Amino acid sequence: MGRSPCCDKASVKKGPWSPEEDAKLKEYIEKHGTGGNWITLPKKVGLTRCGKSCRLRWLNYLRPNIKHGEFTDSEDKIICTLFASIGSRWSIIASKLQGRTDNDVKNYWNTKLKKKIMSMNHSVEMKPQQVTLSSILQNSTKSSPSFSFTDSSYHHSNGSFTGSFSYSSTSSSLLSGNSSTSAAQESFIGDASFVQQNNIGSVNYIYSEVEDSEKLMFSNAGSVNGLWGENPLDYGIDEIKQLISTNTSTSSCNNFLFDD
DNA sequence: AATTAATCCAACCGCAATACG
DNA sequence: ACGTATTGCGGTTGGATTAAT
Repeated sequence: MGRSPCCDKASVKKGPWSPEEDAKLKEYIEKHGTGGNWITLPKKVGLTRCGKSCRLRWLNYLRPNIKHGEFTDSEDKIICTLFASIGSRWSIIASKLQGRTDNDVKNYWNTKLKKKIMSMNHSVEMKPQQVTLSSILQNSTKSSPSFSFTDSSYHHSNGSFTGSFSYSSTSSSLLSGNSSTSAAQESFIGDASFVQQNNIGSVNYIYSEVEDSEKLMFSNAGSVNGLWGENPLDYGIDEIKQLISTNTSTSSCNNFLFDD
């Protein structure tokens, strides 16, 4: 038995939002809030949209403090760092970037950042075993950012892990060469909590569990056979994560991801 | 100037998790 | 405890725009 659809698709408007629809939705939510129910919201607002569509429009475009436009070098670094450690959890990654939405981050990664990293890495002409995110980032800047992990450990059974890492850089940058300073300290604590403090902002969040893909991340010390295909941009998510994390220590799970 | 290819990004879709009766 | 409704998320699609030929 399948699920009942969230709305009557035949009578629901689809496609791009008009300025009038935007204004209606924005005005209503600012006045009354969502009422805790997106499904019934369109009717109240007077829109023929699906509730999910309204929610997405609000979250990705209409809500206050949404930031559009170019990503900064600091944001690039945070995305790379988090992608390497938690994979494509765009909502978590976006939560670390003020004003960015998961959709934004996802699009940016898929269309630009991934390619930049891969092409950067390709131009480095290093042996696969020598490639780390650190080296990629270092290669992109004159004054190298430094990354380090300390006291990391990982426990399989209950999904918890502990550890911390810090990074800092002066000048920068991953892509543009614009000057900036960034520093951050992050720590993994107790029951898979991940707390960050940095000079961009402070965000706390909790991982509920760690999945298999991340287990590979923490323990990966395996072969990189097949990683370097004919097309430098033709990688899957796993390959990219592996690429970023390649050179993980083979002796223990400490110091994973970043070299000293 | 016209056509084609590549890129970007808003929006949709379906699934899993969560809330609720 | 169970079934249904709703929410949140990540993957994918498709139209608009830009670049190349």
